[in-house]
Amino acid sequence: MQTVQEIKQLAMDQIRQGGADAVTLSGIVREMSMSPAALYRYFANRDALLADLVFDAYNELADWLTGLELGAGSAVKNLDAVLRGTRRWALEHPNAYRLIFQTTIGSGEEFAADRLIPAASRSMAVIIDALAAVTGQQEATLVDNRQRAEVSVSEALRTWGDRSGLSEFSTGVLALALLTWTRLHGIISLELGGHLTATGIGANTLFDLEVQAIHSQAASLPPATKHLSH
Amino acid sequence: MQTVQEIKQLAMDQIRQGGADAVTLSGIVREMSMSPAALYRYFANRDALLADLVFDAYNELADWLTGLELGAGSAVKNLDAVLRGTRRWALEHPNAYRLIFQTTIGSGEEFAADRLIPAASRSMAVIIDALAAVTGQQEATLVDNRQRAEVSVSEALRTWGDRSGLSEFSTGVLALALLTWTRLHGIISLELGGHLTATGIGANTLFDLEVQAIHSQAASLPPATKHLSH
DNA sequence: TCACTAATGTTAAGACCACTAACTTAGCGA
DNA sequence: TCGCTAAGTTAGTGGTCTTAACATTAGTGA
Repeated sequence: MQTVQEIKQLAMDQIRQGGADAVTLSGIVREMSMSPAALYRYFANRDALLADLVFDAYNELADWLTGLELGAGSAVKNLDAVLRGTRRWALEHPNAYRLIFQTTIGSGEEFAADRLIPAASRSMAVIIDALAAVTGQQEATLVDNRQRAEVSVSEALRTWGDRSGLSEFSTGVLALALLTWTRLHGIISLELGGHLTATGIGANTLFDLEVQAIHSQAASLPPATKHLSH
Repeated sequence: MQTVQEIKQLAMDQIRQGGADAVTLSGIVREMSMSPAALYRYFANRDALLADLVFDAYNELADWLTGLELGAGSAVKNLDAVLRGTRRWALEHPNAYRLIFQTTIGSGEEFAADRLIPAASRSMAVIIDALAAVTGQQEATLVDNRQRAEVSVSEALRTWGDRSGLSEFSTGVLALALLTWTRLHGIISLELGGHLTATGIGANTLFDLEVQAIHSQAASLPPATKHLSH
């Protein structure tokens, strides 16, 4: 079990330096003074090792988000911290981020369902909590538009929410949480790929704009009835 | 030159089937009944070939967007067509999309500036046009919030706009265009990675929600003064 | 016509890489 | 002591990119 940890540790080092492509079993065993074949006692093949690393990385993100120091400031500040924290983690661990969100490594049917989805839900829960705490702090200018959409998607959201232990949140919060999640990753992934440099406007300021839009949309939601604790 | 085309053609076939990782020079020359070394007459190495393919793929997306049949319907319908068209292209060419937006292949300093940025600008221009045509169709509920942000970022946007031949657009339109771009890719990249399946709510409906939010934000912008042609 | 050149190949080889089969070795429980 | 299992080994197969040196061909200027 300790050997497994050492293998993963070395593989993660390779990822940090050169991304998933840079992971080579030869390099790992060279570092461990082991014969190449020995590695197959611990992982079925290279892909299995990478899948494990995807799982670990996903959980590290979730841990980081869960461990954010919240509660001290206002709900608005907390939401800000969560949004910016997600981006910060990605910028500090670009190759780990790419491993999770820009590869198809862990996409195997049952692997994803059993291991990846829980990790994803943990991250999402942090965002949902932060969003719900901000709702209803401003008159609901956007509600009209959104409610029209909710009619068609409310069932799906309700199903997802109930199945994920999120029954206490309105479909409006759930919908905005999903959009927040995709918007975050939109900026982050383009930023990491260098696709925003052409615009001259830095990713920083663009991110500020998006954060502001999310705040504004959250504030215009009807107030959350429960779970306003933090 | 025709040989170059054949090489790229075969490489693109490999990408379509298995992504960038599946591109192997051996496989290409095998298909062409050539010796492996001959390939280096046409490309410096494997990365140079891939960089060329990134460039081609990016331009194909731009061509596709530019070639969309617009103008027949209303401005709102046109914006819809552009947004949904982007996603459709990605879903129909998932591996080409990943090649562009989820690899760091063409990130070489001068290569990106000289070849990739023009292609990116072409795609972006389509979106900006469609957005500008929709502005001012509703009272400006969101302007207050955005204008506060514009103060801090307006210079950057102005610089970018002027340098890219987009002087006629307001910074509001430019900002929303950038956010639209990142939001599109946020949903698309998570969808392609299978990261939205956990939510139960389909990517389709989530995309609808985002499109609606973009429409709504565009409508609340001050009317565009020029370039209202289509 | 003839030598020179450029384009376009080739063969051969080096240095990696993932992975497999077969064998060894050490420890441990019955 | 016997047999089982965990954790290694060596040796080898077949795949990969890439380079160096050599071969062929077509065209071109003198």
